[in-house]
Amino acid sequence: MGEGAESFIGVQDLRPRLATAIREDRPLRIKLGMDPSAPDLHIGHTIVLEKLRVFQELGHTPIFLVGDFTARIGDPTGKKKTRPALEEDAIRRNAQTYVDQVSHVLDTERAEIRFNGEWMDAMSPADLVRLCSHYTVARMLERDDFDKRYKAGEAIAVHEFLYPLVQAYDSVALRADVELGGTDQTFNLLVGREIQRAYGQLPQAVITHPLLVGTDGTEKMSKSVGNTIGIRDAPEEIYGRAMSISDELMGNWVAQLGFGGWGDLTEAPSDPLATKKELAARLVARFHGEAQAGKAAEHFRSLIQRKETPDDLPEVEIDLSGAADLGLLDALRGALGLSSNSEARRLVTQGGARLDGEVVRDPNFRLSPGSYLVQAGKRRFARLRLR
RNA sequence: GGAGAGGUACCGAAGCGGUCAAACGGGGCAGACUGUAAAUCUGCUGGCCUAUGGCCUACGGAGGUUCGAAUCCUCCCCUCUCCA
Repeated sequence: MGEGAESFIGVQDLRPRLATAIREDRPLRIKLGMDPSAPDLHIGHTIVLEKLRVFQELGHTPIFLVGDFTARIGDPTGKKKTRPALEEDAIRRNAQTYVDQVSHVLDTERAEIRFNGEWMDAMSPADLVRLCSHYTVARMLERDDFDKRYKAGEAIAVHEFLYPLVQAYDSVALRADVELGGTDQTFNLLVGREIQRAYGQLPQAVITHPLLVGTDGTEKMSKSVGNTIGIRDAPEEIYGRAMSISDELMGNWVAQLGFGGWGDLTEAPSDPLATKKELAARLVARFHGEAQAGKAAEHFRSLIQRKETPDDLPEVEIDLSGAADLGLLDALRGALGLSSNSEARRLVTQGGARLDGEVVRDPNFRLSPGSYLVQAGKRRFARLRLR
């Protein structure tokens, strides 16, 4: 159960629980919470989701908790400043896509999907005050990011202290036996143990997993940094982005995403390219199936390695409406959706624009009616028809 | 309530009367190299144009001083810190 985990706290609490569970013929309740703060799940999220699935396969009850209420607070974890709270309808939209996406990893039919708004929206101010009374400011400041901000004289809004408490209370409301999360959540998960105790429950065991480093190889995978591979990304996209990671990062990904089950990949350091391809293919297969993995690999081989033109080009048709020809810049914009003529001009003058495979460096070049293969850089293609 | 600091391009951050479409870094785009690696190197990075130049928009908002303001003055809005 602790496989691939950074730490496993409270194992000792788990034993009596398992005993009780067996006696009462009751599965353990495994909680995994996520804030719907970004609309897309990425492969970094799937590490804990996979772990949740492991518990599911062992017959326990996975609980996927959507933090619709906590998202409105904004998780201060790791932040240097107060995080803006999200709009309610954005949260609702994100929540829905989460559930859809989670179903790719988890058998959602056999899982509990809950929203913490269920109990938090109903909580009275008096009850909230009671909840707050179970934890102290000094202990709050034990948390590293709070501590740093406090010592640096930076602002900490009062409501930010509520975040760990609400998350902790979720464990009470759900009667969680185990909570999963990233290592960045360690503090919050531990508060959960304290609060459960305060409400007369056995404290949950806590299993944390290291955070996945993003495609840039330095920062943790995060939508706002733009170093993610989304589980809903197209197969070619997943494959391509996986191929672009550094060799150093590759080993790390194999270990974390493969849960130790991809040991065969770590044994071939002599051929990093082949290893990386296999990693990329397995990732695609995980979210889109084997067939798609094969297609993505072939796509990569032909388009990127052999620099061939893809066959499934977007087709754009422009009606000249009587004019004799069309300027190259307008053609690039129309065919590839560049945002301005200046951008198109830059592309052309820097030798990044091609017509039918030939570099065109004259921004004043004009196209007469016909069909053209328009290319910008190495990867953006379109078939343009001028009438 | 009092005192202070600050709001500059996608982000961070310089500039503090003209030479500022605004240094520098990051990001992004393009090129070289390559295993589409990574790292590195080079160029570009507000918009429009009949273009080695011109015009428009832009330094929180609104006015004002000035031949000329991101830079000075007034008022307003917002953020942060300290004191009460």
